Formats: sequence, structure tokens, C-alpha cells
Amino acid sequence: MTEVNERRERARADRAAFPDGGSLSGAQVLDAALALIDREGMDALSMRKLADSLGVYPATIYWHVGNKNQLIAKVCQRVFDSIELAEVGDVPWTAWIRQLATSARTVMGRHPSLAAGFTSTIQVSASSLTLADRLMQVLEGAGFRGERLVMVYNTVLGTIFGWISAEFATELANSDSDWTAEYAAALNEASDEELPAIRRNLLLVANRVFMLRWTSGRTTPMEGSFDFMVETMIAGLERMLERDDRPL
Amino acid sequence: MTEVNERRERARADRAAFPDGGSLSGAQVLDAALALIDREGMDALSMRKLADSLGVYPATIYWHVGNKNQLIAKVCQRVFDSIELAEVGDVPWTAWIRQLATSARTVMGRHPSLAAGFTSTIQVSASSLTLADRLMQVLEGAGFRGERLVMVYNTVLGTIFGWISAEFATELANSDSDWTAEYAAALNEASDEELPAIRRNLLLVANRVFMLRWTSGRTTPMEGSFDFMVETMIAGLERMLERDDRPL
DNA sequence: ACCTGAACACCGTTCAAGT
DNA sequence: ACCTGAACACCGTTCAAGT
Repeated sequence: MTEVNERRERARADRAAFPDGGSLSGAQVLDAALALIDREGMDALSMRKLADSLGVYPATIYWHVGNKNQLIAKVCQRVFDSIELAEVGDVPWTAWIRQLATSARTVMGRHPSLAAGFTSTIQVSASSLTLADRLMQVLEGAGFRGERLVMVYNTVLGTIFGWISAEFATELANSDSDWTAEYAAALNEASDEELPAIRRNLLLVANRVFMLRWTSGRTTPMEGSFDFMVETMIAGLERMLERDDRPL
Repeated sequence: MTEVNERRERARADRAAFPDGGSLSGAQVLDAALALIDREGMDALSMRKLADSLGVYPATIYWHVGNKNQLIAKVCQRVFDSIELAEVGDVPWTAWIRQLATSARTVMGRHPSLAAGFTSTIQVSASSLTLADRLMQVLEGAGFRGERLVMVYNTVLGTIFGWISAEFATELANSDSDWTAEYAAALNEASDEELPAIRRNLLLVANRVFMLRWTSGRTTPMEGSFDFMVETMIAGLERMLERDDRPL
């Protein structure tokens, strides 16, 4: 308890060194929250710890950012804003989507704890509306219209952001001790009769594919598969476009 | 407080009517947890509420299922187990994947609150290993081998499960009152210069596409787009297979 | 084996009061 | 406008003790 007070005092001193002489800004709160999330994970984020790290009482956080849900939404926003889009018209639609995909994954990969729940947290904002509009422009440019445009748009965003959140998700059960050992054991017990394909490809897939890995994308990225997925989706869309060209 | 005791008493009475005379089984705990999640949402799940709903003290839950993370993992497992796979070899690989996709979405759609965080929670189990193995068999049968097999496998699972969790995710900010109004306002303020594509397609996309909807997949499903996404992925994989057939 | 009863440390949120 | 200090209701988890 005095320990907490000491930490608070130190943080307060740091804060006093700021240009404006110690008054907290909303941006500082968001930065501190993101730092805390990156350092200790999403589950460890609490309003009280965050307040402590800023040398301030919990209620102060509420004054700046509203409640915890809003705090998280704003942090996600901040990260989301740094996704870089190509100018519409500068590149072919396929290249534009590739750029969106790789930038989104790079940005979210810097904050894996956030990425896991990211899809739940997308909030309306200038930059999310901008992304939506640009993507729609690009897809219109490619020739998609009406109901088809809706489906293609959803396909692009759903696969890209859905994948990213799946890749960086942590396994809950991981919090337990010998989870890894248990997993490896289960995999090795895979018999030729029951799990022949896993057995055949064990070295190839162990800890490298969904449902057969015991570390998340944080420690074992799946960049190759992600890129392949994006290429597959684009190839699929091209084929859809060809089919669409024919008279129905 | 007496209110809680009353509820506990009633639940205990219900429990006493069970075949074995009132002793709690692990399965009963999981069923009650899933019911609570479906009824009040993931955030409302607490060990104490769950205990109350079973007419039991919190510590009893710990005896049956370990801690909260393990509880959630087991509940996910239970839902996951009801995904139905086609027999390998009974249908072409494309149909097999289609079946996996629609069954997975149907099953998860029955428990949207769970679906949102589902990717974080997949645990090793008999049925998840089985799914992994069958999918690998199917993809081998289609002609994918080695590193290519890894990427295709990840593409299939990453897009299907990633999408589903994105579709059924709730918007956090939704907990606030006039979120919808705010959103609609932001969309209507979309000017022709800043957001031309959204403006052009407003009626088409409003509340129907990712990042431009204010209700989640629970109330506004995106089945059409999901099916299209699956077809796109399959078409893309077919093209990848053709490319692969040519000498590199 | 299964459950009680109570405790511990922690949490989100609110609110009057200070400056 | 910005922050303190304290309070309220709730939470996950543990543990000795009961049967």
C-alpha cells in the first residue's frame, strides 16, 4: 500500500516534468493504457493499475476517457489510425487490397494483445469511415456493383481482420502450467488409424497451423500463410469478376 | 441477500429432482454456464452468478471445472464438438469445405456471445484434433502437399473462424446509450467530397457491412456475404491448384 | 467425493469535495 | 477544468472445515 503510493509519487514526478506542468491529457491516458496492454496483456489492464501508472487516482481516468469500454475502444482507434492505405487510383485494385492487408497485419501485430479482440472494438471514426469509403471506391473501380459490391467488401474486410484476430489470439488454457506438454503429448499420441494426416505431416504442422499450435501469433507468426490467404482471396475475386462479366 | 438465498434454495430444489438425487455433474455446470452466456452475454458471466444459478457456493464450481478460463474453454469445446463434418471421400474437397464452413457458422451462430472470442479459446481435444486431421486429409486429396498444404490449411481455418468471430462480435461502444444515433448521424454527414463511395451506396451498405454497421451479426446476420466469401476462397484455391500443376 | 462458509485481494464506477 | 479521497457493489480464487 505504501508501495503503491511510492509508485504514484514517482509517476507524478515524471508527469510534472511534462511541458504543460503536469496536467494530464487524454492522449497521455491512451498511450499509458496501450503501453500497459502491450506489457502485461489485455486481462491485466485495470483502471486502477492504469491510474497508478499515471500517478493519479482512478476517478481521474473516468474524467478523461469515460469508462473502461470507451477507453479500450479509443485505444483500438488509435492503433487502427496508423494503418496506411495506398491512394485510390495509384495502383491496381489487387495491389490496393494487398497493401491494406499487409499494413493492417503489421500494425495489429505490434499490439497482439489488442489484436485478439480487435474485431469487437472497431468504432466509428474519421479513419474507419475513410477506410470503408476507400475500399468501396477501389472495388467499384474493379467493377463490382450493388449486392455484389456488398459481398466483396465484406469478404475483404472479414477475411483480413478476422484472420489477424485469430492469428494473435492467445489460448486461454495457456495460463495453466503444463499446457504445452499436454498438447505435445496429445499430438504424439496421434495414432496412424485415428489421425493419419496429422501423423504424416507432424513435423510440418506442429505449432504452425491453427488448432495444432500451442503458442499464438505473438511468438510464432504466420506471415507466409497470411500472404497466401490474401493471394487466394484476390485470385478468387478475379475469378468472380470473370464469371460476372458473362451474361447471367 | 436473502433474495440470493431464496434463488439458491429454489435452484437447489430443482437440482434435487435430478435422477442422481442432487449431486452436480461437470456437464451440468457447463450447460448452466452456456445458458448464462447466451442469456446475459459473455461479460455477465461470473463464477458467483453461475454458482447461484446452480444453487451452490462458488467454490463448488472450482471443484468441478477448475478456474474461469478453463470453464470458458470447456464451454467452447462443447459447442465446437457439435460442428458436423462430411465423411472424407464422400464428397469432393470443395463440398467438404463448404460443409465445414456452413456447419461452423450455424453452430457458432447459436451462441453469438461465445463466437466473438472463440478463436482465443480453441483448446486441444479429441474433436478439434479430428477436425484438423480430416481437413488435412481432404486437402491432401485435393493435391496440396508440404508447405503449400500448411498455407492452404491455415487459409481455410483462418478465414472461416476469423470471419465468424468478426461477424458475431459486439461493438463495445454499443453499451452506451445513443451510439446508434451518433453512428447514423456520422454516416449521414458523409459528404460527397470526403466519402463519395459511402454516399453513393448508403442505402445498400448502411448496417450491412463491416465497419458501417451498428448492430452485430446477432441481430443482422451476414449469411450472403459469408457464403460468397467461402465461394471466393474455394475459387481462389482452385486457381492456386492450377498454377501449382504447371511446372514451376 | 462433494460441498459449505468465510475470507482475501482485487476490481469498475460514482460522488461529494477540493483547487 | 481537473483531481482527490472515500465509498459501494461486485468479482476470482483459496482454504479449512464439514458430510
